[in-house]
Amino acid sequence: MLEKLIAHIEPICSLAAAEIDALSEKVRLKKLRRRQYLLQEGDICRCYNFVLKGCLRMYQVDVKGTEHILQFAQEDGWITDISSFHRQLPSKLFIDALEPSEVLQIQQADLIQLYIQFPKFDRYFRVLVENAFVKMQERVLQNISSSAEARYRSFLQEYPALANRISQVQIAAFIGVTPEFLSKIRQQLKSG
Amino acid sequence: MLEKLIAHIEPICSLAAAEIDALSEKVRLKKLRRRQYLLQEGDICRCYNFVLKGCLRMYQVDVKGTEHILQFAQEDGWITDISSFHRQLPSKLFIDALEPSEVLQIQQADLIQLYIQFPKFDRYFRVLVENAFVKMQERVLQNISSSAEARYRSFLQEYPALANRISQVQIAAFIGVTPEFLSKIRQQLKSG
DNA sequence: CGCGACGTTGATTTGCCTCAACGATTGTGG
DNA sequence: CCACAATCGTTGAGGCAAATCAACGTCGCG
Repeated sequence: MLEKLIAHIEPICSLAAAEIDALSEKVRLKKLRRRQYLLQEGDICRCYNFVLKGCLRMYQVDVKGTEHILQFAQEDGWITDISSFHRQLPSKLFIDALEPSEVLQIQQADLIQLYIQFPKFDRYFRVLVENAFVKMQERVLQNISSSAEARYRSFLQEYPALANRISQVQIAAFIGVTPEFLSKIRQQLKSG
Repeated sequence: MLEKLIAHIEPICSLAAAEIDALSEKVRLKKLRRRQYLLQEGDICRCYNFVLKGCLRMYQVDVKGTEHILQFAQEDGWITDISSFHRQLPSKLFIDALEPSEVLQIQQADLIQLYIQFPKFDRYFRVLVENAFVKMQERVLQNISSSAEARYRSFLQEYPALANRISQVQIAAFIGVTPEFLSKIRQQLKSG
């Protein structure tokens, strides 16, 4: 199970045996059933989570009870509330599983130790966050410049596999429209 | 002029003399007049830029010619198209100065060398990007869940100094509304 | 089997955009 | 230093995109 993680790190920066050993000691498997929480609002986010199997989402719930999805994570993806994790403060977000899932967890204190012992992990997570940051920037641009239809289409293009895997309610909560309106968009796209 | 940069790095991870020396060798001052470009669409972004003085913005121009602002940078802020910088591919963004400004630049090749020689710079930029990432996440949430008025108010709260420094056109292009509508929002807030 | 999520459709409302016009401010070249 | 242009901020009329609310058939799950 560790192999998947190693295989994911390797192309970004290759690891020495000692680094792999250290990592394998810190990592722990967690299985989740559908709808199980990994984090709830008010909790302190204590782990980085690497998805081995399944699909998860991170979202906020507004005063009206509507969910707004910040991120999905599938196989080989990371999911964590970085803000809560680093400052060890209560989170405003939820993370839960959309399918039965398995994740590898690293505790906060363990990750800091890894950073100190092996700077290569600084490197790895720097690159990781940089890539995630770029995607988040693109999403901001989309949101402030494009129509709902354009956002939906670029979601399909960017995450075709994901789109077949999750419900339209989830997609709507990600691109920032109501499910009803997303339905109307889809209908338009068919006829157009 | 290097002192400002050092002073900014120090609280995140303190530098040894050798690291400061290495950094000071790589860094170069650039002065910009108002409206001068640091990056134009199609250019490859070759530098990380640290703002010593002034105010800059990074933005995209859509097919209609409308500008959509991804980021402002003031004193002690970094501004760069990370995507173009890291892959050394043409950028889709512009960076220019809203005021006469001064920035410290680090070339791509130099930064990579710094990373290799001194892993502490991996650490520093990891933390930097993590913080920027969290802010970008918050902005995505705002965009998919809040009204224009709410976004404007939280802009004022988050960047009060900036709000007095730049025109409303710029603020509108940042929060994702037309300048006309922003004007109407302001009017509402006064009377309300 | 029955309940709750899902996806769809329609009627109505509303938030925001578009376009156009105007005075006030800024800045720029002669 | 002045005159003119350009940008800025505002206001109003009208239009469109997307939200809201309600109703309905379908499906998977307990």
